[in-house]
Amino acid sequence: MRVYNTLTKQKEEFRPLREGEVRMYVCGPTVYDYTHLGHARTYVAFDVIRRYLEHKGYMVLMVMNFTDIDDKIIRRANETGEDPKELAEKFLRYFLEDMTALKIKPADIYPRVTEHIEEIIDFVRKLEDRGYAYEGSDGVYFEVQKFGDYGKLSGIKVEELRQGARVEPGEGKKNPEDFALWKKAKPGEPKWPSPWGEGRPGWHIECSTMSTKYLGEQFDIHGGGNDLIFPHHENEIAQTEACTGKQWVRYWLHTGFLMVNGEKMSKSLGNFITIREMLKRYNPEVIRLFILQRHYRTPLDYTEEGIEHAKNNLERLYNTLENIRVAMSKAELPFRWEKEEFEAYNAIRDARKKFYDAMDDDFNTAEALKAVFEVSNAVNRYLTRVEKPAESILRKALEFFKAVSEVFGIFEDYFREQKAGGEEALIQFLIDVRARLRKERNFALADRIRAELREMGIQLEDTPEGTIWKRIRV
RNA sequence: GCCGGGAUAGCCUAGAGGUGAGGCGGUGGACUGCAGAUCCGCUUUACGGGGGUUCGAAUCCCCCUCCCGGCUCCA
Repeated sequence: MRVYNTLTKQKEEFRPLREGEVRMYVCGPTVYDYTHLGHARTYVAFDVIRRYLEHKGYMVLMVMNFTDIDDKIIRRANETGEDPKELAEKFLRYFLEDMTALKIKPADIYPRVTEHIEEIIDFVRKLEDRGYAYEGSDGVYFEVQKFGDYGKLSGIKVEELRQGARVEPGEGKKNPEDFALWKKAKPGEPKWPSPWGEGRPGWHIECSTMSTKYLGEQFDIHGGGNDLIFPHHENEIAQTEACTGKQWVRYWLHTGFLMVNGEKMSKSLGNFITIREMLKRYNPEVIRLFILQRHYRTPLDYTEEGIEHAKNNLERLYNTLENIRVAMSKAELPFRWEKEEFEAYNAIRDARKKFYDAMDDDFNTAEALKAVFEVSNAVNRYLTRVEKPAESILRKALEFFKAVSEVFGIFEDYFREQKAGGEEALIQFLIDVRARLRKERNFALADRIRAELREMGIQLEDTPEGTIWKRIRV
C-alpha cells in the first residue's frame, strides 16, 4: 500500500510503526459555526481511509480533536451575545450530529482543548525548559528560528515569512514568525490559571499535546485539510519535535479543497453550503459518493450537476443490488458453468483486483469506483443473458459490494436490512391483486396500486417473468 | 513575487510511455398496456497550444497560454 506524504512530496510504501496497528490523528474543527461541505469533504475522505485500513485488517486508533476555545469562538460569542462555552458546546453537538448523518465512523477519542488545559501547560513548560519558548507581554511564544527544521512540511522559508508578516500592534513577540503557545486573557475573556498568569492555549499547541498524549511521541498518520499545512501543521511539528527531539509523524495526509462553482467556498462570496442544508436535499450516501468520485488530494468542485451525477450513479448501483436480490430468489446451485458464468466470474475477479489496487495506491477512490461499476455491469449483463442465474456468481458479486459498502460507507441499508416478513407478504399480496387487475385490463386501478406503493418507497417493475419489487433507496 | 495543484470527448472523473478508461447526459434499438429497470448500438481514434526525445507520448523534456489554491482566519 502506498500513500502520498506531504512531508516528502511523494508516494511512499505505507508501514505503520507497530505491526498491525495504525495510529492516526485528524485535525477536527473549531466549533464556532455550522459544519459545511468542506468539512464533509475532509472528514469523509479520512473516514474512508480509516475504513480501508480497518478493512485491510489493521486495528486503527483514531483521534480527532475539538478546538472548543479560541479567538474565533470568543469573537463569535461576542457578536451573538452568547457564552463562548455554550456556543462551542452547541456547535460541537451539531458537528457530531452531522458526522453521524454522513455515516462517518466516530473517532475513538475526541479530545477537547478545554479538557486538556493542564497537559497543554505542561507541554509549554517543557518547551520553555528546553529554550524554545519565551514569555512576552501578552503571552508565551515559540521562537521559530530556534527550530532548525522549520518549514520542512510546507516548504516555507522563515525569511519569506518575515517579509509578508503582519505583526499585530502590542504583540509581545520577539520575531514576526513566532507564534503563540499561550495567550494571556484580556478582560472578560475565558481563562485558566497558568504559570504565566490567567489565559488560554494558543491554537497549535493543543494538537501537539493531545495527539502525543493519546498516540505517543511518534505515530503513523496525521491529517487534515490542505489549508492546515501552513501554519498549523508546520507549527505543530516545530513544537512537538522541539519538545521530544524525535521525528513525530510518519505520514502527513492532506485533503484538497472544496470549491463551489469553481470558486473557493467562503462566507463573503455567499456560497457557503452547510451539511444540514445538503442533508435536507440529498441522501447522505449521495454526498459521500460525490466526494469519493474525486481523489482526496485534488480540489473538488461542487456544482448542482455534480451532485446530481452522484445521485444517478448511486441509483444505478442500488438498482444493480436490487437486481441481484431479486435474482437470488430464482438462483440455483450450478451443476455446470456455461460461457456466461465464466465471463461474469472473470469480470468480477478482475474488477475486484482493480478495486484493491486502486485503493492501495494512495486511496484512489475515483479509480476504485470504476471497478464497482465494472462489477455492476458484469452482473447486469449476466442477469440479462441467463434464465437461471448461478447462485455462486451472485454471491461473488454481493461479497464484492459488501466490501465496497464497508470501505465507502454506502449501501448501508441494503446490507443491514432486517427481514420484515409481514411487510413483504403484504407487498406480494398487492402484486398478486394487481396482476389480476392487469389481466382484466383494469389498468387504472393497477397503476394506482403501483403509484401508492411507490409513495411508500416500493418500486414495482413488470418483467417477462412477472412483477418484481424493489426498495427505493436514493 | 515565492510555493503548490490543474487543463482528458456534451458533462464529471481516473490514468501517467505501447492493444477502444469509468460514469453521467443525449440518442436509436430489444423488452413493455404504460411506467421502471436492465441489456445492445451510436455519440466516442479524448487528452490546453507549440517544439523536442522515442520504433511509439495524455504520459518524459523545453517553451507558452489559461484556471485555481497557499503565503499567520480556514477542513
